[in-house]
Amino acid sequence: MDNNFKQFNEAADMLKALAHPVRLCIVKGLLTKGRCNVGHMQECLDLPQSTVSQHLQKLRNCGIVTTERNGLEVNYTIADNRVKQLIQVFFREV
Amino acid sequence: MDNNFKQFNEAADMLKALAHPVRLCIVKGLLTKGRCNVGHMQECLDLPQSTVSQHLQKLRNCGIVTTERNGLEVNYTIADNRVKQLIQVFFREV
DNA sequence: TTGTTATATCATAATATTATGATATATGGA
DNA sequence: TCCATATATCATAATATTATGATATAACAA
Repeated sequence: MDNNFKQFNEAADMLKALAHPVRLCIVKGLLTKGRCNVGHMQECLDLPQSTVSQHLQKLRNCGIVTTERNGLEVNYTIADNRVKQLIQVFFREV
Repeated sequence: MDNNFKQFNEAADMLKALAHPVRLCIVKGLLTKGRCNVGHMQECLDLPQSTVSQHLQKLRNCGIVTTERNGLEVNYTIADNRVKQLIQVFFREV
């Protein structure tokens, strides 16, 4: 295990970031729609703004999503193509 | 989100069960070797017996692995074929 | 500059996960 | 039956995750 320890840790970090129903919903939405701003996600999820923002922070921190600012809004998109492969295991339509 | 809430939760539960380096190592080993008993895993991982056993419990609880007793030993195998698809995203050789 | 909107970060309480020694259970042999 | 071995479960301390109100920041318009 020592040898591949780093690889196992990196994979676990990505799985951990995806292993929450709210974050899965966000990620699946981004795969389906291509991009989304925070306010729209917040509306869909019906959660406090800080809750959504902190979930997005986790997705950003491990490189799952990336952002692009457009005036006041920030748009999120999927940044790692492994994500699609993972989500497809559960949701074929993605 | 309400509509697919159950689906998101189920997927998150499986991802959560895999989202730990020790459990990933166990699961990858099982995919590669087909089956393994607890004592051998314990040796490979160099962890206390109860630690290994509790990780195995998590994998059992969400249906990722199944067991078959052979005398004193218990052999584990992968029981859900989505697991292979997920692990392959990180480890091509599986 | 002041106000407004969208988003991010901070602080923190509640909850879940992790690790591990101690104990329990199951199997088979003497 | 008694003992040894393999595995599972319990108890619990340490750590991490989650949720959310409060506060901060960034962009833009008046």
